[in-house]
Amino acid sequence: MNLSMPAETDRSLGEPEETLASPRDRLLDAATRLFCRFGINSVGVDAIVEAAGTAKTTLYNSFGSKDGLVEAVLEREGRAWRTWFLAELDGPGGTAQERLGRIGPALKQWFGREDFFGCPFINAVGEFDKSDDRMRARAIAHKKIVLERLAALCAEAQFPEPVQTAHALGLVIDGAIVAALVTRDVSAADIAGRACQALFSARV
Amino acid sequence: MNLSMPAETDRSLGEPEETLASPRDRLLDAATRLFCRFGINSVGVDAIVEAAGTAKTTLYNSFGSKDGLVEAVLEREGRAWRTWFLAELDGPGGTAQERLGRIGPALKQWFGREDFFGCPFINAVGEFDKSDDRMRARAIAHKKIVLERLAALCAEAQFPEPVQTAHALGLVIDGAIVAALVTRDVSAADIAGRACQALFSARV
DNA sequence: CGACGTAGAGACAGAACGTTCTGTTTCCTG
DNA sequence: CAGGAAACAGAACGTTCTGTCTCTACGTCG
Repeated sequence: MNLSMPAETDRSLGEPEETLASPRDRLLDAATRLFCRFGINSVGVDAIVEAAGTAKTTLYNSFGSKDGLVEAVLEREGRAWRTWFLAELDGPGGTAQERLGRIGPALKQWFGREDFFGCPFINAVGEFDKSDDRMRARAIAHKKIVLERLAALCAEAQFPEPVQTAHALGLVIDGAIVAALVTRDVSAADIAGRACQALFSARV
Repeated sequence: MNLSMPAETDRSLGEPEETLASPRDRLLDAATRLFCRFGINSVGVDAIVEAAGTAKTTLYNSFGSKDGLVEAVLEREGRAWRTWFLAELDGPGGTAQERLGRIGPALKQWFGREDFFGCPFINAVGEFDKSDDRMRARAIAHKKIVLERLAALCAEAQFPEPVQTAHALGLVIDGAIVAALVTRDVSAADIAGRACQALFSARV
């Protein structure tokens, strides 16, 4: 929910997931919604199966454990967000710098959604053991894909240090996500957009 | 532990807190260490009292509840971090822009610590109900103090839009904290330092 | 029709949770 | 020495947690 931008049949508030989708998908949808809003550790499997309208047996048959469900949720949600975000940059076409200039507007659109609750990967890393590498590895894999696309665009825009600039853009994006999560102020995206422009003109 | 930079009598690894400090302080120290590393919801009161070497009665007499302890930990840790961070900027003196230029080095020093586990406020907001305002309010209060000092420095440096620039710096700082937490790569601080310079020269 | 696989409903076990409780020990002060 | 507050120790409360189990219902396909 949090990240899957495309339409997503805004049923939202009806408690039991529509039984049109498969039980597995209903579990994924319900778990995504609850995890993102309340935090992974604050949501029990009973709440998930109730929201999904499935039996507990189905959850454990489909995902093996709560941790398996968490992994599946992050996997699917990460892919959905990356697809959406990169399409927002590239979709309308234009030069590489024009595409990079759409970072701010894309974030603004995301932050304005009712079901925006920050980046699930950042939140997940924060609420688990920081010395455990698994959650961190998932977050790194997610961000790596985005950073690589940003670096390619920076190179195409002929910035002198495309990788460095891409990392700086990543900092601004993550900072904006955190600021928007904490303050619920959509204008964090505007600040981020201006910061991106500053990075472009400074050609860091 | 996480945030309190000044010396802090590096006992660290001895399990039961030295009995030199008061039971209340031992509880605060132990809770801070455990919360920052494992996440608030992943740490039970039994683990806290065991690490603090106190009785459970003492915890509830001193803080009323686990939530009261959480609040006290964030309060103390936030103040300690702000004191340290702002002293890192202002301590050595120099012009306003020179002070702002110490953001990157200060972050680098922090990120390099063994007990760096990200910003407790960001982590806390991420792992609790995002529709609950209490935790967000605590984080906002913390960041407000830092942002106001940054804005004052930006004004002193005669940047045309000091408040906007301060917010942009805040984004970069938070982004660097998240990146360092996820990747365990101290160089996020270098990227942040360069991004700050870009903001200065672009005079956003 | 009968067999099989999927899924719902919910009881159940064992552990951990936050919290309260009853004691006992320690130590300061009058 | 007596008295009392503070802290320790740990049992016990009810709830919630993850995960397993049994039983029933409903499809499809041979």
